[in-house]
Amino acid sequence: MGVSKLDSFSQNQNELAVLFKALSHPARVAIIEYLLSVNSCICGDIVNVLPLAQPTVSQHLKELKNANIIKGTIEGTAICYCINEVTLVKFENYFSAISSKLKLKCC
Amino acid sequence: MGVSKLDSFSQNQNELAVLFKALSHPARVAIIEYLLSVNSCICGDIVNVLPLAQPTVSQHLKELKNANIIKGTIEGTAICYCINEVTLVKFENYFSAISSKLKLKCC
DNA sequence: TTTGTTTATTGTAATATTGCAATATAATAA
DNA sequence: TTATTATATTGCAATATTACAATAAACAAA
Repeated sequence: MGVSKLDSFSQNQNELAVLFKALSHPARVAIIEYLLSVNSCICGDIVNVLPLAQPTVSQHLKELKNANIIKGTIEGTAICYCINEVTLVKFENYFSAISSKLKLKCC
Repeated sequence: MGVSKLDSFSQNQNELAVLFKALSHPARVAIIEYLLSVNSCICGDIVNVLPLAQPTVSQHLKELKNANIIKGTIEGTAICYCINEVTLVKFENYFSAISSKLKLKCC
């Protein structure tokens, strides 16, 4: 009991859930917000921006990377982080498709 | 230790995280998909559509309602479920804003 | 009233997430 | 080589989530 029944759902449903889960913590929302606030990729200083210890930030970054929401490329000692536009387009398409469908409905 | 530091983040960041968390399980993605697939609100049969027991579905519906992603109105013995367009517009706006910002960036 | 139907709640077990100290790893600089 | 700097990993405690059996609640029909 209590075991996630992920197999019972379609691949698409699981993939969408994974994407949303990656954004389901305020620290990860804050990371996205920060990456957007600077007009380029950011090398290094993400730890200093968040009110969390370095290992915790590292863990949140890992989750965003695993979900392909951000990309990290090594730049010497630091790592340069960027938002992955490909994945963001997926989110945008998902919600604009929903919006289109909702306009056809009468509730 | 291990205690969520939600107070350390802005209200907006927390609200967004709550919205994403509500969609972070494939069962809840499936519920949205089903509500969209029928061309009106649905009264009752959501439990039969999902591969989960009735209390589990009830719990997932509650989470979607708490996040204002769906609305449920009582219709005699059954409950009539609908997607809350107001909240869906919030998602759409969030990602279209991100998309606009990304177009101005050079990575 | 009693019976059936639909949805919600409670209690509990299994598992996942969050946060961080301690430590490890990797690359550069001295 | 030995620091120094930046990021990752490990281990663990606290908490949250998931799933469902059992039960409750609310209502309609007989």
